[in-house]
Amino acid sequence: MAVDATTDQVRWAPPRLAIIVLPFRLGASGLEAAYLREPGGDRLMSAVPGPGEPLDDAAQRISHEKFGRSPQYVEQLYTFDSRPGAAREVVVSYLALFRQDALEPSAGDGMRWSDVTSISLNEAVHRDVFDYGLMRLKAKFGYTNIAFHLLPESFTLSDLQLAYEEVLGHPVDKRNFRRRMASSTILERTGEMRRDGSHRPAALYRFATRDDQAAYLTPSWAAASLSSSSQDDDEP
Amino acid sequence: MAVDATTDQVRWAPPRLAIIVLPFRLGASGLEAAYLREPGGDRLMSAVPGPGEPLDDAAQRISHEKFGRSPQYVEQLYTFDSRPGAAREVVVSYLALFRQDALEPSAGDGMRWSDVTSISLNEAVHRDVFDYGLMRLKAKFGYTNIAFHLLPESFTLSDLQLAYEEVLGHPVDKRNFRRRMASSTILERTGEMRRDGSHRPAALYRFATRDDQAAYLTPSWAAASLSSSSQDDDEP
DNA sequence: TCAAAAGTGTTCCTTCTACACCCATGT
DNA sequence: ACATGGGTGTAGAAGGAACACTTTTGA
Repeated sequence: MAVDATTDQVRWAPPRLAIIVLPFRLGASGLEAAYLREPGGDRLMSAVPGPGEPLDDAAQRISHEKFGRSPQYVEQLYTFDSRPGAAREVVVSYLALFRQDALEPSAGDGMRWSDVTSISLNEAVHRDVFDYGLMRLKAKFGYTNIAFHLLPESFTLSDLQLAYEEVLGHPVDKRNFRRRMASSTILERTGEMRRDGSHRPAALYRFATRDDQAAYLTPSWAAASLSSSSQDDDEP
Repeated sequence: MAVDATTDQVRWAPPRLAIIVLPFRLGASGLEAAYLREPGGDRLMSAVPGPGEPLDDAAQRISHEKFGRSPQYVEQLYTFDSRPGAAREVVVSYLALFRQDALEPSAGDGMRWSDVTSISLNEAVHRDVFDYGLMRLKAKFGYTNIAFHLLPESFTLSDLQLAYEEVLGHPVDKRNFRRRMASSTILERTGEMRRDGSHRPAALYRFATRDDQAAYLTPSWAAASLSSSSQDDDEP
């Protein structure tokens, strides 16, 4: 509930305002989130927005500060507040997606990337943000092109399929997946090939549109993943 | 201005915090929203949460105060903040659904219900909330059982179909609609009939579950409605 | 007997799913 | 020549869309 346990206690009767950012990437161990390993327990990254700084900008900024690189995609998740009784604290949470080629955090910050299945956060609000963000990410994989923001500029269809499998948490049929991608208009071939092993080279693709809203994909094949965690809304 | 919550000692000018609630009902003219007619222009209802009062409770409370009745359903929409430059104001917005049998607002409050197509709000944030809320409501009609919260305890299939048509903004095939409802498990017959004209009486139904999360319906037949207004996120 | 809404099936088409083999390459 | 991942088609099932007439009642 207290987002910033380390700083001042009830200083303001007026609300304290903080943002929490939940960063994801596709790393070696699949879908990974970044968190802060601290003496008191694991936490997500949080910040107090500057005066006059829009919340969305603050989410962008703190991501940049921690990782030296802006996320590919930032989206507001939900606004939590403190449990009744405590001094009010309002926490606006954000999802941030990074590409695989995102830099490692500087060690001094204590940020760690870990597989989403092996993160256990200490404070309730942080857990809520994590659970909800993960659910929402999975849901959006089912019906938007949000996957793009986790992949580098160009990639193979196998890369893309793997991204889906890692996020959705279940395997996807190769031929059906490729047909679906082909019949959507969101991919185009770069013309390049990638040779990276003792096997046939793979065609490289890029996304044909920068538009996040556009290009919805079909839902049902992702359904198995929606039965995960907490919260209300949207998502699907 | 780069400030990190974990090390932050700076005292910012405290943010102002408000909630805005966007109430919907199905009235005589179809889908209606309630707003406040004021000298300066039309506004949505808003409030400052009491100290220690959770945001969700505040949304519930203000609805009750204005309408003398709690909404059937309340959902957080999005959190906006003031445009850069101005003193910070954080606005957490909510959607509230009322049944047809919701009371009229007391006249003194200046609240009016109007068809959603004929409301034009004055302030930018209010317009944002309205546009986003309406889009989200439409989207959710496509894939959840949220419609239930706009209807009375028991209703006919024609009532329900009409609700869908009014919210989605397009007609729906009667036989397909009824088949879909029948094959879902969310409705059950009350056993009662309603006779209300010189025609065959209609069977009454109620919703079989109180669970909002459950019972997703099929998506594609609602698709035409998604091309409406503004904002990011979710919802389709 | 007429008007008005309730109720009911079928056909077509599109989309999803399941499934197995050949291809190009590096070692 | 073999191991490795890249790439391809088809048949059956399920679900969505379009469409028109009969039933029950009150006036």
